[in-house]
Amino acid sequence: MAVTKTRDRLVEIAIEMIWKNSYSSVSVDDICRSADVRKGSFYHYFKSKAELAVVAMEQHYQKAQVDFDHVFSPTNAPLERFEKYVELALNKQKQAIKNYGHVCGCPFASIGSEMASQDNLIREKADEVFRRHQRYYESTLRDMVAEGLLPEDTDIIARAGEISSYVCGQMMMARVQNSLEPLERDLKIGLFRILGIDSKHLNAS
Amino acid sequence: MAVTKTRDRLVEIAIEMIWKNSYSSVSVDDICRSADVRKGSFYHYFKSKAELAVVAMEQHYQKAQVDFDHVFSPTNAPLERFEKYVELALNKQKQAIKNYGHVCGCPFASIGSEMASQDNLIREKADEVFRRHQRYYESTLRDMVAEGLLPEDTDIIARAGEISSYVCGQMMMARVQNSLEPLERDLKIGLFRILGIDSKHLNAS
DNA sequence: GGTATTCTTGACTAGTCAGTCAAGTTTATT
DNA sequence: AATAAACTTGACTGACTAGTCAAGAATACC
Repeated sequence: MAVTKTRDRLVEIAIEMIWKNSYSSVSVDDICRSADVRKGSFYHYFKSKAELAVVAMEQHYQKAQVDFDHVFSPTNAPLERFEKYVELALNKQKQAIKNYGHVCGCPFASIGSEMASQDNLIREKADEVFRRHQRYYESTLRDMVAEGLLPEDTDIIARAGEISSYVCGQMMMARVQNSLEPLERDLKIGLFRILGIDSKHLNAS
Repeated sequence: MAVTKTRDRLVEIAIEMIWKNSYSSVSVDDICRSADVRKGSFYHYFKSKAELAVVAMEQHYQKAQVDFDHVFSPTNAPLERFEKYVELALNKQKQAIKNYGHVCGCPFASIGSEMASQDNLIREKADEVFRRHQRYYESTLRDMVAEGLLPEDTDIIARAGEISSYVCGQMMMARVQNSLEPLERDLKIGLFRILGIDSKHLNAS
């Protein structure tokens, strides 16, 4: 299936609308209306609304990876990576507020949690994205061990899972509170505490 | 409005169905059918589906508080409270699997995240429940300071928020993964790491 | 230029949605 | 026993739902 302008527009608008609201509250008609595409065309490109969601999640993460690759570049010191990652996450949330009018949290967590019991393909895609994302943490943690910032016997996988859960939890809390304050106040400090590092020793930025 | 059998049945069945699936995927008709109540009666007790959800969230948390009060009783040593809390959370999830066929996570996070942008009363109720729940953590952390397990200058509120986010994140991940394994493997260890305590020094249970 | 393929269009199902309402039944009050 | 209030019933909106389909338009291939 070739990538076309119509298809691309559907995918892009879909993830925006679903991230802002929710999977269920955004109808195929809504998406088509926003994209100025008729319904028949929608079902020419996607066999179901759920399939569009899965494609949109994949594409959204792939686009975000460009930023993640930059932030988690091995040319940055390990702690610097986490610092820049926190900044990136905060900026994304601020952008979402500007574009969509409220705190949106993590789209994969929101969609994944909402649809977990209703559509297994959506659940699996969310799960897969989290697993892929966790590899950024794992790699950085290994570099921390190499630099002596963490003990040799650190359980990398478990520690990366902790970071995942913590960050994801903060994002969800921010969405439910509809406020970025706790995120701005606590995310960096909390993340560095999980790493066992007193963030007061780091440069403010 | 008096508490009646009909109203109670609606509230109880609603939270079960919504926790298992999602707010949007459970219709008023579904709830009425399960409760063997006609729709007119539903709207005699609740002015909208959203109002039922808010009532159901409050009632669900109040029922859960009985267990929380027991677990977080000051007669338990602070670390013991957190240990028992992890056990309680795990048991609730196991029960949910048995009753509903899959991992359900935290109902307040799931409903709150799903509805955050669509219904402000539901969002606020979820937020409020999290705030109330966090007081268990705060109180326990203060007792830890008193016992010398944490430094005097510990930021209790911030630390309680970290615990909230971490636990909530783990629950959401479990729902998305539809697996209790990571929860069973990591929740206790991760929680104690946030507390700055090596959980290996504690009794297995 | 002709043909096959891809894409678009708009009308169309058939079912579901939250919520309403008037008439009826039960229960509590006096 | 009479009246009022609380509650139940079932039929009813009107809007929306995901998805279908046949016919037509645009494009690519030969």
